[in-house]
Amino acid sequence: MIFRGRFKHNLDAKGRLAIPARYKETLEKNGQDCLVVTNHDTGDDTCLWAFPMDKWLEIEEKAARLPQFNRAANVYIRFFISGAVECPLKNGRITIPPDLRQIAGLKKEVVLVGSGTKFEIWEKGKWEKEFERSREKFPEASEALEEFGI
Amino acid sequence: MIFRGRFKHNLDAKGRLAIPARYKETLEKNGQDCLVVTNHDTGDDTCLWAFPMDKWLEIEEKAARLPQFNRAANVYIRFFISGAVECPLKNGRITIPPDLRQIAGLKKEVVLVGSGTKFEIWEKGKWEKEFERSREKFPEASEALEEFGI
DNA sequence: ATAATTGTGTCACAAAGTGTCATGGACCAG
DNA sequence: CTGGTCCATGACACTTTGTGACACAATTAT
Repeated sequence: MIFRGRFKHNLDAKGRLAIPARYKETLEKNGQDCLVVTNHDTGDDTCLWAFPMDKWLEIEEKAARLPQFNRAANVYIRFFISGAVECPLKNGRITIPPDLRQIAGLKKEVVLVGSGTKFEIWEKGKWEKEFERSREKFPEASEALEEFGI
Repeated sequence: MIFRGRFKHNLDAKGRLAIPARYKETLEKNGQDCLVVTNHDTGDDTCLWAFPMDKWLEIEEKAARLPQFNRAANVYIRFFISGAVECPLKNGRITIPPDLRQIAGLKKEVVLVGSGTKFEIWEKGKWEKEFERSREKFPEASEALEEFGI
């Protein structure tokens, strides 16, 4: 189950987000009708990550097995895992809760960025900057991935 | 499966691109009826890369095996992998989505450049400049390939 | 209880994407 | 040079999809 491509959409007045037809297709094929959305930080900026429910459950299971008093684990859980909200698809849209909207700075214009089994949700302006940063870092980064056979 | 030669085509009003007959032949021979298009940056300018679906899946599989929170991996994924869009061939054409058109600066006149298992899509003006740059760098670059047996 | 605020379901419109066809130009063979 | 074929491209009709609007339900405050 793969999400591909980038799409520019608008939040409506109530903070609802239309899911691109191509993503919906991917979800339907896999019998998923619920996304899990949480916050993510790239080091430069904050966006949201959206997973189909089944993928998210795998992440949660792994998190549950982390050592109880490991500091890194607790940071990870507090920031990433605890942000997760179920967002059921209704009429092809999901509602992004206010606190996630605020954390990611979402206003109206939003970019959805497919990346494998999940997709990212960016405020348009932030995405443009992040894209530029990625473009610049790309040559170096892709070389650094040699060890993974890329 | 090899794409050869350069072709100058026009996008139509809806952003559709006719695939050269020779490329179509190559695709048909290999039972491919879907291209995957994404953005690429040469360091000097941006163009698009188009892969037959089967080749793209190989790239995607490798990307899927990258660690979820590795920064270089995320740069690679955000810039290169996330741009990828399935473009099924319909009546010998593909539709290039708006955001890719914008990133590569495609207006109407476009050049398709065969390069092995993929081909590049350039805005005509950008291609002409890139071609000049390549011409200039060619003597030196080709010498540097000695280690690869060229 | 009533009002105010927030969230949800439904509909309809505009814009974007897609299928089909016709034309005209390029190319090739005789 | 001529006739025929193939192919890129423009045009048009039709479908899909994102988005705004509105009405209703749920929740909270007054």
